[in-house]
Amino acid sequence: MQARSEKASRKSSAAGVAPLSDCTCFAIRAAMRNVTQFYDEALSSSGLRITQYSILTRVFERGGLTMNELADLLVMDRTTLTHNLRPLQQQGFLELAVGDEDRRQRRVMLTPAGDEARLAARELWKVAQERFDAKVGADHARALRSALLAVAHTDLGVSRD
Amino acid sequence: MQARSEKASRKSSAAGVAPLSDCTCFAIRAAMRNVTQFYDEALSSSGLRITQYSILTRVFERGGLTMNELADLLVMDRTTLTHNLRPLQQQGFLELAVGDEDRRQRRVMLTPAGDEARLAARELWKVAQERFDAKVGADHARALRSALLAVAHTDLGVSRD
DNA sequence: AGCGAAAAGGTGTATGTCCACGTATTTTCT
DNA sequence: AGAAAATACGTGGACATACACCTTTTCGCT
Repeated sequence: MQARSEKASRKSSAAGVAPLSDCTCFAIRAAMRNVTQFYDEALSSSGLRITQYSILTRVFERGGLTMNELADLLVMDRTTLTHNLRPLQQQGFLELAVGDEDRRQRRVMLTPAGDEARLAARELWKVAQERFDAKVGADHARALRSALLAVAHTDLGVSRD
Repeated sequence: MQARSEKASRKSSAAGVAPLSDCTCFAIRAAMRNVTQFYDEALSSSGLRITQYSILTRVFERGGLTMNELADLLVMDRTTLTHNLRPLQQQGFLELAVGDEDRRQRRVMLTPAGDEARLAARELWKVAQERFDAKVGADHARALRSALLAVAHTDLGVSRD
């Protein structure tokens, strides 16, 4: 029994109906799924997922940051970061140190083993990135990346903590 | 102890180093997190998440599809769809029917209760969408959506099943 | 008819994501 | 100093995502 509270006989893209393809959030999530699968598959032999590679790379670029600072840089919920750090800590890729001046803080440090994993994954990442650029066009990819980073840092009025 | 296998004293955006901000996958995931939080918060009083709203809307637009067909339309892994349907089934918003000709198939049907939930959420979705468009500019939002849908449907060589 | 390949779908596990809530520590105010 | 507020962070639960593996059913071929 298919419910029909709107006239489904006419195309749903008609004025006022708003098909799913109009939803920016659906579009970004669908694209995310496709792109993440591609990058994760490219990185698979390294044992790192793209999220983990992102975290290790950020910590390499800016080591010794607190959880809050790192989460902000990653545009990631603080508690999400806590969960995501667990497997990386268990593998010995990252370590947490209590802050010197403020003992509430946890400073995230990259270990030598973590840096090795990052370097190995970086080679695989490069291949994926180049292949993606070739698929969609390098210029378009750069423009898209720029637009996405802008959206990522746009304050949409989400109450964060 | 901060590992340093590259000269971190010079800017990591220098040639050959590839900072995290160059990663298209990180950019799309970061933007996804920000945008999803915004839409989910807007939909929260409806009891639906944006993923659930997307599924209900797709089933409304194209009812009676099989799992494979629906997963393809949603650019979602088949097994992810299976998991995502569970809470919607338990709430009585969707029903699965064994296929008439092929008993392996499951046809996904929207229930009247599911359509009610969809309609209620749609009003909240509209507000979020309009507010997003106002934030980033309607033209830019439309172009971004279009580009993201194209990326979502680009064959990047991911082996699906 | 019967057998092996292919297709449709579910389950289990691990990670990713975020909210509500709780704990420990620091800061602020009186 | 001491209480209250603010801050930094963790935990538990629910949904989101995808891979490896499994079962059921259908198809293709002899």
